[in-house]
Amino acid sequence: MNQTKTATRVQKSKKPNTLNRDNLEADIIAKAEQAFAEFGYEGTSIATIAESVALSKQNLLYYFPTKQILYKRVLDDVMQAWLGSMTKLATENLSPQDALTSYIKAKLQFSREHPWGSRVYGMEVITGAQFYRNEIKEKVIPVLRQDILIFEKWIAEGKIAAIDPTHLLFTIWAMTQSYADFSTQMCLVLNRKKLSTKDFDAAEKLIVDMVLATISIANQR
Amino acid sequence: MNQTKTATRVQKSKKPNTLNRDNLEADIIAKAEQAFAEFGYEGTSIATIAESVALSKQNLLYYFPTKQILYKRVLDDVMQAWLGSMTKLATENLSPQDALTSYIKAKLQFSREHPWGSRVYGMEVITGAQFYRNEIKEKVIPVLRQDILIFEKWIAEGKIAAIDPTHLLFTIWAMTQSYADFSTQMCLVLNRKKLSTKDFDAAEKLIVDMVLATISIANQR
DNA sequence: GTCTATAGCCCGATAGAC
DNA sequence: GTCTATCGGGCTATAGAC
Repeated sequence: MNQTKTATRVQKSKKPNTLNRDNLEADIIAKAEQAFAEFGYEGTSIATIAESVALSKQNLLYYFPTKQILYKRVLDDVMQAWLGSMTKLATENLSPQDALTSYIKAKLQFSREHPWGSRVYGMEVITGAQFYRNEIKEKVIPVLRQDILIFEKWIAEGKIAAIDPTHLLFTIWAMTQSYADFSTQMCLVLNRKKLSTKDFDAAEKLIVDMVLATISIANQR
Repeated sequence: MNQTKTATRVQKSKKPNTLNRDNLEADIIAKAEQAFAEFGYEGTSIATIAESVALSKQNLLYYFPTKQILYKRVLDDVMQAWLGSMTKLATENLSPQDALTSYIKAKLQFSREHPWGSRVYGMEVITGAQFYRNEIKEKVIPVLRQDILIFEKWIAEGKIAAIDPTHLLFTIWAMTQSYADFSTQMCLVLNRKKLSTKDFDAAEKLIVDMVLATISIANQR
């Protein structure tokens, strides 16, 4: 008890430790992520971000020396979280059906749990990836190409229909991504403020159905 | 001959006429559309747009009194072009298969022919439709709701499988829209500068295949 | 690490002559 | 309709005291 109190006092006098700084940086990044998603890069001022974490803008610039560096960190974190959440299509000995089902689940769950980050990434791509192009080239594209190779392997093995593997991946990406990027429009159609668990469940069921129906050999034209 | 020359001289001295002004405004809107798509609303300065149509920024403000008014006109034109290009799902006595095929074709063609406009609209939605929300509510949402009703009618008549009509529309929108919004990423995967006719043909074939396989009653889970 | 102060720039928009 | 000139404000970033 006393020890705890002392420890607290010591921590207090010793100024913020590493953990506190990490937490603060994580907080800044989270708030920046939301701001960039809502107003775009140029539409967001570092003063606004600083205010949302109760810092002065000069103080924010102590932690992130420039706005671009902060923006890059936001995108880095989004990409890392995305790469971490996506299971490889081919890691285990799953059937194409099971592998694709869990792939779609994971990607859709990411849209649900990281809507701001998904949108920041989406806006970066829409505007031509002028800032983050190299990182996308080096870290995202190879993963997508790998996934396409899996599709081709499955086709060669006769496990799925001979659909266009590249565009199949594009459509899966598009459908799952849109549940973050276009949720505003979806909410207007559905007349609700936020997409619910039920909406995501319905989306998952349909997207899985669509993809499985597409790769089903019986359905080939 | 002489008459033509005279007419030309007269036009020159009489200063720009209505037609010229219309053409100039259309030019401004086209350049603004591209700029907003590439840099976002806040990332685009009216000086940049003015320069691209060889006007001073003060002169541009003579034609469009504020930046917001110009932005709205860009979105108005995009929406009008989109509404004009989309055939109603139920206008003629088409089968669900034929109606959906031409629907997908039209939407995809719009992504191809109006990539900048599609992206401006996409960014507006991603950022929460903070500016254009009312117009989307009044002009886009009713159309989407109508389309969903058609799906429901087809289901009730047993013409298509009992899939979730709302989310089917969302996925069609997502897939077709992404060929404008995410073309940068697609080009990086495909290792080319621009999506080609072949790419759009492959996309169209796959998306049509996916949707037709999905609504096929034989495939129902 | 946090503060005050400010440099230096770009922006949207306006005023008024021609 | 087009020009010059400019206002007023917001922005990123830096300098330097504490």
